[in-house]
Order: sequence, then structure tokens, then C-alpha cells
Amino acid sequence: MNTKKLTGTSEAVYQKLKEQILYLELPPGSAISEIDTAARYETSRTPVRDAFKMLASEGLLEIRPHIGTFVSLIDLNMISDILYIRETLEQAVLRDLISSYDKSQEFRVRFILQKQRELLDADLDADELARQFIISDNEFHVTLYEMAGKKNVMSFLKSINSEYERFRTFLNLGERRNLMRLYEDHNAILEYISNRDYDRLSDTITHHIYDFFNASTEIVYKHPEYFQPIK
Amino acid sequence: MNTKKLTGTSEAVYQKLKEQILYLELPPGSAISEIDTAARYETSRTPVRDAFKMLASEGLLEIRPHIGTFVSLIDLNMISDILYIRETLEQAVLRDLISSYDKSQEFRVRFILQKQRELLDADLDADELARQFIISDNEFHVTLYEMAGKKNVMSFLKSINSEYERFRTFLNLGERRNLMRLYEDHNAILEYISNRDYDRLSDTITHHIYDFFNASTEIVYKHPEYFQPIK
DNA sequence: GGATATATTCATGTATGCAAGTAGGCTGGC
DNA sequence: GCCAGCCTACTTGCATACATGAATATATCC
Repeated sequence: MNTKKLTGTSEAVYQKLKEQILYLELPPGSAISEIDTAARYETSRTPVRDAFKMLASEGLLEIRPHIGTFVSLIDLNMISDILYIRETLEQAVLRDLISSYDKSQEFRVRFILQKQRELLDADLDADELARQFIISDNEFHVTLYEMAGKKNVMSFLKSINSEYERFRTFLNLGERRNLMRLYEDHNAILEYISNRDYDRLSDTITHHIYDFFNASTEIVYKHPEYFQPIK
Repeated sequence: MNTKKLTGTSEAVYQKLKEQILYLELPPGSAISEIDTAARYETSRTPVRDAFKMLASEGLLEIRPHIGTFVSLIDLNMISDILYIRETLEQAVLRDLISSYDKSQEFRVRFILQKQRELLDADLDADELARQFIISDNEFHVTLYEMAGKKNVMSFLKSINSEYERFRTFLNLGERRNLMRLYEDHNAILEYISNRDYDRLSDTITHHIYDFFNASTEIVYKHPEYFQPIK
């Protein structure tokens, strides 16, 4: 439910911290303190506290009273459920979109896909490619939700998506092949919508959403300190 | 993703305010100020500010910098989308539950339903009945999600549900008949799960979730000042 | 030497003063 | 009477001092 609730200094600190957390510059488990952060951004504890509270409500920080504040460990169970929610809602929304689909809107989506194609062909270093591609990927999905008249559904999803985005950054580092796969999925999704082929669309969405997750086993094993122990 | 992030005084103020907002003791559109609230709860502005921020992130308050803080108007478009999400996810979760359903768990749910029966038969005034029934209603749904192994999905729903709960309180005032209907739906849902009858289950969920909303037209017209103008 | 009690340190929670900005009234000119 | 400009009152944002509590280090006793 996270629309912009902070303003001014709080908002700036919030954005900066969130970026650092999502891109793992502040790795899971690391400790940050209000006073240090305040000093670092040349402000006082109050805006920092506001930002901390916001990030905690998104699950990115864990505030332990009188002990300290820590970047939360990645919770694979949580991510699994986030993916479940995304898959379920996306299938429903795009099913609705199929019935109201108007080909005249298609150029908007094609435009986004073309940009993704260009990103993949451009000569960017892996981190920058992943970062930009993820932005465009979000744009793709947002546009589809918007076309289906379910913009609020998307903003709900965004409010729980932080943890997953962080995980995705973690996996993506240097994996151009995965992005290529995403791009192909996007094309397929658009085609199936256009052809009103719900069954294939449904399958593609499922794979599109879960593939990263399933391919993650070994890389997770390499960095166990970033993850919450399986309960 | 609203798990308990506040502690101590902040948490107490938060709970108290939330209750008052959800039960319309603080009606939509009304203004509250940090300083007044702090005085009322015999504390300082800081915990009140924390509670305000939290409530704002749930969409229950609107903080306008340097102007004031107001209980947000009920947004029917938003509620419509919340119901869409609930319906979609609940159908998926209970579909999963059907395939793994073990009758030995059934007593837990039956116990909750029995309590609902007793509430309806008891001689409570309308407000108190509605209040207690809603609590039990939530318990019913939480238990089903838990049995399906989708507890996180439920906590996601709870984090976006505030606005809808407020609306429901608004409609429920004195409507025992509606609660009776809910109770009957619950029985039907449990039966269809038990019989592995997904189609009927699906229909019942849809009606269960949307019925209130559709019956709300006239009562909304009576209190236009509580609602966000349709865009 | 080991265990217990104590003190120090450092974190966040809370209280409060000041800054900044908005809205609306109030005053003066016309 | 009306309009413009200022001015006051009130709001939240920000800064900072102090309170409280948890963990660790330290000292003291056995």
C-alpha cells in the first residue's frame, strides 16, 4: 500500500536507502544505525527514523528496539508466496485483458519490448544491464495492468514486491541469458493475449514468474548468510 | 506488508486510533492533529507521529504537510480492487486446499462456525454483534489460509484490507440479516471444500465477497461526505 | 580460575523546542 | 462595501536532549 507518504528529507533518505538495499550495497544482515545514517546524509535522526519505519513496514529492515536496526535477511518462504500471489493475480488480470483487448493499444507494449531488445543488444556491463532491464520489465507489466483497468492491483503488488526485487538483483548479477529469456517470455505473453489464447498465456506466466526462483538453488547455497534459515 | 512494527506507546496509540477509524468513531474526512492526539493519550508527539505514519501507509490517514492530518475518505474504486484481489487469491488458495484437504482438520473450522452460530443467536446489540462477528469471520478465513499453507498470502491481504473493513463496518451497522448470510456462506464453503466441489466453491466465494458491495448503493448515497468523489 | 554482580556503552524510544509553510482572519486603503 | 496585503494561529517537518533497555565488558567475591 506504499504510495509516497514521505516528503522532503525523509523521502530522500528513504529512496537512497531503499536503492542501496535492493541493489545489495547494503547486504542482508548488515547493521545500520540511525545516528550513523543521519551523519552520513547530514541530517538528524528524525527523518532517518521515518525512513527506517517505512522500510521496516516493507520488510526490508528489521528494527529491534534498544538493540539495533538491520537489513533483513532474504526470506525464501516469503518470496515463494510473493510469487504465488503475483502468478495468481497476473493470470486473472491478463485473462480479463484478453476479453477486452483492443489491438490499437498494442503499440505501447511493442514499444517497451523494442527497448528491451535494444538493451540486450547494447554493450552494457552486466550490472547496468540488469538494472535497466528490470526497470523496463516493470514497465511492461505495469502497462498490461493499466490496459486491463487494474492499476490498483499493480500498486498493491508493488507494495509487497521489494523483497522479491532484491532477490532478483541477487540472482541476476551477470546473467544476460536470463534476461534474454524474460524478453522472449514477454513477446510470447503479448502474442497469446493478442490471439486470445488463455491456456498458453497461463502457462507462460507461471514459468515466467517461477523460472528464476527454481534456478536459484545453487547460488543460494553459496551465500547462506544472506538468507533466513528455513524453518 | 504490515506486521507489527511499532512497540510500546506508539503501538498502543496506533491500535487505538485504528480501531476508532475502522469503527467510524473517527469518521472519514475528520481532522485530527498530532498535538491533540498526544494530549488525549497523555504522551508526546513522537509516538503519535509514528502511529500516524503507519496509518497513512495503510491508507487510513492522509497527512498533508503543514496543513493537517485527516481520516481518509473511503475510496470505492480502491475497495472494488481489494475485493477483486481477495476473490482471485481466495479462489486460488482454496482450490489448493481442496487437493490437500484432510478431514481431520475440519474440527478447527467447525468450532469457529459454531461460535458464529452462537453469536447470531445471542442477544447482543447490533454494533457489538457486528464487531464480534467480523472478528470471527476473519478467524475463519485465516484458518483456511493456514490450512492451505498460505499464511503469508493472508497477511498480505490483511495489509490491504483496512479500507475494506472500514467500509464493511459502515454497511453492517444493525444488519443482522447480512451476517446471517455470511454464516451460511461459510458453511457452504466448508462443505464444498470437503466435497472437493471446486466450481460451486468458486461461485460461492465470488458472491460471498461481492454481495455487500453490490448491496451498498443506496447507503452510500446517504452519506456522500464519507466517500471520495468518483473520478 | 570461575561465576556472579555491576558498570559502561550503545542502540532505539520519548519528549520538546524551533523552523517552515499554509489558511484564514484582520486591518488599512480605497 | 470591497479588495489587497499583512499577520496571526495552527499545522507538520526537523533537530536535539534525555530516558530506557539490552548486550558486553569489567570488577569483585568466592
